Amino acid sequence: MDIERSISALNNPVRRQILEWLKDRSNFPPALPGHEDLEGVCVAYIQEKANLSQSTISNYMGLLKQAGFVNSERHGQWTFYRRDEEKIQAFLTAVQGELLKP
Amino acid sequence: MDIERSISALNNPVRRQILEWLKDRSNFPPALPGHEDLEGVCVAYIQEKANLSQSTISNYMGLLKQAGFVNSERHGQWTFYRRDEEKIQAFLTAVQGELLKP
DNA sequence: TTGGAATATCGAGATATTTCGATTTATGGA
DNA sequence: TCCATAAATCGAAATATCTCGATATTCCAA
Repeated sequence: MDIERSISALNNPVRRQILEWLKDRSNFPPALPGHEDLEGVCVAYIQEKANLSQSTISNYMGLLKQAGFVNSERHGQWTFYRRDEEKIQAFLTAVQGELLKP
Repeated sequence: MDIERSISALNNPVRRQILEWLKDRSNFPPALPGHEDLEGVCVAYIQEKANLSQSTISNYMGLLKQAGFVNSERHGQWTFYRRDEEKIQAFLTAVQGELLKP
């Protein structure tokens, strides 16, 4: 739980927006054929919704992943990203612990 | 509650450290004579502890104040800063609301 | 009213972040 | 095998943040 890295990752409105979108798979187009069972979302879908370049979104997802907020799973040529609810919760607990008076 | 501004203010280890120090008045030298009743801490004390320049700390305290994490009270030539526990709590609630799945 | 002390503001150089397009690295299918 | 597609990485320009010293402001005390 690197709080420094996590706060940096959150310090950007688009990255926070992506985390919100990922709360609900239906914020994105339907799953690709043969990948209906996957909860994750591919980079191209996120890119389309965020309206930023492919390389920027790939970079953003890397930062969110390093921060622990998302996991990735590669299936063939696609990388599917999904939220890591446990790590998100752990981050919130850590920030509370740091910010709140004992 | 400007979450953008608050996260930016937290996106710096020294500013987070200052918020921690301010949890307990005894992290700093005793109150100046005639100001024993004040909970806050003057800029000079914070500067000494953080070991950064006066202007940097003044700037930092301004950012923390804009973010709502601290209040300031001017008494004569001194500005006393102290944590705003309610706003800190409000920020934590807001971040939770934004990060956590409903 | 003048001098000094505490803080705030200004301007600037160094460093970090944002974001892009171009390139590289997988992978799957014809 | 070769091509096309998805994603990652690279290099760079634009912008933002960090941090300082110098200066301005405010206030108290002599």
